[in-house]
Amino acid sequence: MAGARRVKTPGAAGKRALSTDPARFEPLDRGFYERPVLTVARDCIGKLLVHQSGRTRLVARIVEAEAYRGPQDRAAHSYGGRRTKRTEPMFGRAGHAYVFFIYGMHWNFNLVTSKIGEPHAVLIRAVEPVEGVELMAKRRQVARDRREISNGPGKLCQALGISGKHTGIDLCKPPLFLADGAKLSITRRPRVGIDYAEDWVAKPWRFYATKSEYVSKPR
DNA sequence: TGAATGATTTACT
DNA sequence: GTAAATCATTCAA
Repeated sequence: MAGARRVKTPGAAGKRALSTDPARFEPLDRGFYERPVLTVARDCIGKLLVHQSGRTRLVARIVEAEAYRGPQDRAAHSYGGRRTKRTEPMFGRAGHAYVFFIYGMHWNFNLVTSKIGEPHAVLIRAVEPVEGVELMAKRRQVARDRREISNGPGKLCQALGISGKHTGIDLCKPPLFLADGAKLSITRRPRVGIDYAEDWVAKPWRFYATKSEYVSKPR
């Protein structure tokens, strides 16, 4: 697994180290997020999303992401500079999470990018399970070898246990962060599910791993 | 206070 | 292919 650094586990912590694998993943630093949103969206593909809760660790490879560039972007929640309690994290510092609830039943997970005051974010739309598949399958109520476990923005949140309590948290440290991963072949296409956004619909701001079986299917 | 709606998923025809 | 599920957030009044 390229980039997932293996470091020596500190003595005392070694005993209660994460059960499945002693390898540790280092959070990407804030500089990764403090770049233009399209660049971050593209560079997310192949990175690892790590969620530690208690002594359980879930790891998944990001294979699909979309850029949302408010306030100009009609498809973005921050369109027109709309700054509310919900969208507040997007106006803050890069490297934090923006998690929102949609359609009465699903959570969606975003990375805040760019500069403070620029409400730009990257929606993570699909991941491939890397570690902790059993728990993900249990949460999703599907077999562990089915791509339906995480091939959609709402599905991956359910699988990884991401919800509203994570909105606004810092992604540059545990329990939730990105780590380096493999470099994958990337395809660029228009975004999904934003038909109302007029001429912004056609912008090719969706990036995905060309070969991945876990990329979501447009409606 | 109330009504409209959505960066989705699922089940059903 | 179409539609239902289901509710926080938002905006109008």
